[in-house]
Amino acid sequence: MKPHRRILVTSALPYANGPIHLGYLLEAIQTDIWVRFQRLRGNECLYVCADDTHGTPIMLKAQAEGISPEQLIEQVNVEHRRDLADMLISLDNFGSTHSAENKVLCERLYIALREAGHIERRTIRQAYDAVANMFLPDRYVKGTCPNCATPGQYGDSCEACGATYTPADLKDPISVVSGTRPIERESEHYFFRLSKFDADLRSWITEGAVQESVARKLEEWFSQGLRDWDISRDAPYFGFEIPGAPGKYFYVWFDAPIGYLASFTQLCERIGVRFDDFFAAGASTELHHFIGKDILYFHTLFWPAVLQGAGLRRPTAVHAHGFVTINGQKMSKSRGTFITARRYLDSFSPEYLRYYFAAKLGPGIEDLDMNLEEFTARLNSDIVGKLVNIASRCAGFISKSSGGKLAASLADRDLFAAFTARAEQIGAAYESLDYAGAIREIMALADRANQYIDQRKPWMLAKNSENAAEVQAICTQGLNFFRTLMIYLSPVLPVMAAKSALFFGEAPWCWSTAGTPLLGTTIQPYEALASRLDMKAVAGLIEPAAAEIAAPVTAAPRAAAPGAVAPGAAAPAMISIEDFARIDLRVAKILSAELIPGADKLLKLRVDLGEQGERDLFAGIRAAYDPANLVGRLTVVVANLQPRKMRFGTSAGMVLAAGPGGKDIFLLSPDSGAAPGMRVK
RNA sequence: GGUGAGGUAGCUCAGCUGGUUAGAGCGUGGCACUCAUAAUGCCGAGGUCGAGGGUUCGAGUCCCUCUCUCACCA
Repeated sequence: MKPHRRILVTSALPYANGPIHLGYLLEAIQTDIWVRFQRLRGNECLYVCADDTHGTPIMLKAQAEGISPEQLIEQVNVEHRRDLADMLISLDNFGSTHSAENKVLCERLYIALREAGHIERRTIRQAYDAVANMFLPDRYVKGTCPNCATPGQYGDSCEACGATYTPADLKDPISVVSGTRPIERESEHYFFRLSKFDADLRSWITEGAVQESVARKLEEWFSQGLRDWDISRDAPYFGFEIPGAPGKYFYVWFDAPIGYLASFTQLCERIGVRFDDFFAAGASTELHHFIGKDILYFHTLFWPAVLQGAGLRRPTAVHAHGFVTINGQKMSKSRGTFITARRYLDSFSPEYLRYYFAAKLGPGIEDLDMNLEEFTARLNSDIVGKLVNIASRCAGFISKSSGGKLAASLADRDLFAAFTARAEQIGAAYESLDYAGAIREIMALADRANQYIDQRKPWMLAKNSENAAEVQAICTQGLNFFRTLMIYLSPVLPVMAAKSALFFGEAPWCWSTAGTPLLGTTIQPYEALASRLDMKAVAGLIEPAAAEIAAPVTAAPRAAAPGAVAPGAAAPAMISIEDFARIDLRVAKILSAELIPGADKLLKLRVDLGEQGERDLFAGIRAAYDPANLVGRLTVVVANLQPRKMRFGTSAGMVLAAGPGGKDIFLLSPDSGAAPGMRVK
């Protein structure tokens, strides 16, 4: 018997600027299966999470929606809680980083770090938006790459050539908040002296706190030398003000992981657990963080160093996983594959997704592809065809010929023992996050159960009432196989497992229940535990989103939030890359251009869009261009603009041009080599 | 560009410290069965293990080079 473990587990904090989606669910499900497994084994396992609510993106999104950041994060919090609960994520507490508890803890940890000499003040130069009156994070400055001259790059690195730099290096920089050119300004910032923790972190990592492949990845960062970490941001910033530093706020990534502690504090108060049991230096309890591989840096370097520096314990382990792709591609709003938890839950059982993810999830950090056809086939085959089928084909005989009573002894003890003998291996697979391995083992047993029933053919024996005892024995054996398998699967399929326990007339199971067969008791009438998935319905997970794209883009309501930074009047609202992808820009060849009688600003153009064929559109460029000079040239048009009826006909698109109007208007042209129909992106 | 991960049957993946004819599930072809949600069982077809080179008695498994995919870069 293993000693009783006391474990605190977290999932990464979802950012409070959008809904829970399948990518985050992979993490929540991975964590929850592990948590439920630990509880099933009889360990004390507490599971907390919270919304990550601070930072510039939240501040600007709230402004764009005309509400306060507090209102925004409250709305999102309600949705997040509901989505996770409906996904059967067994959180003990779901809090928010914008909580009183978190404020207290941030200050406490910060002061502890300061007292210990881990904080240093430095003056830095940073891009500043003089119109919006705010310092700009690197991602909020765009401009032309100083290395390869690709325009439209973010302030930290170039997506075209991969160069990294600072916003000051950009050519022609603009603030994406106001659209104006940022200036440089000095500001005093607070740095956490991460570089002092190099040796401690290295030993922590070699002690098995992370997966091996992750450790290799971290080696890169160590070999480059750890840089100190800027943990402060200037006002205006949605977050907590730093004690003793008016106008300075904790960077969102400083207060986010502390949100784990804050959420845990709330749980401690509610159920009477001692915070120090889990966080005092040298605590004998376990602390496990589950995260996506994108935030490794924060959780494997900053976070353990901050904890240690503040005199607290370090995590036992940080478990990283890969991302979800849909049908082989990144989730994308424009492809309709950005599937939210809600969209999934509107049509399907949470357990199906839990099973599918579990069946494909290993301990590594590879991405997991969700193929919708495979999802359907896998669920129908494994759950309905194999697993549930065992109960379904045995229960009827027990009810009819034995009055619902199970036989008093097992027909085949050895085969049952073969099932229970796998418990250790399956448990080890769960423990090491090799859920796919666990599922493989379990399904192999399900095959053996079906084989057993097939060989004994109870349906043949049942034709003669003399064989009643034998039929009962076979089906008792079969149902016990099913029971064992459901116990093994209960971390993945908690509701089906609970229903199955009721079907057997038993109290909720624990892991060791599987070791003893259930005999001589009366079972309940069998009711279907799962129903088949329809491929068409599953495909619908994607199509509704695609339909949304076709709808006209409505501008986000914008209102000047009182007391907050008002973006400059000329500032377009921020859009995401997905929003941009909705606009189908195409290279077009102008086939003909003609004057329109009665229209003094318009020209009628016929353009060639390659595979999209030819179409007519009107352009308000008559004052600037002679039709004869336009024929044959290439330009760029918006190809998916809603057709617009005009007095002279219907315009099926829009030509891109810049300038105030009249004679000062300038058509865009692609460089030579572009062909009609090419997508501009 | 740097780094990491990955490239094994149509699909999704197992293959531990190198060792007999490379495995599973799904899909597919055939047969059987009809208790079970067109569920189940049996038999079969399908792979020069990304490419090339090397080490070895022997390599999917180790080393080198190349190539493709994905991710991360504070």
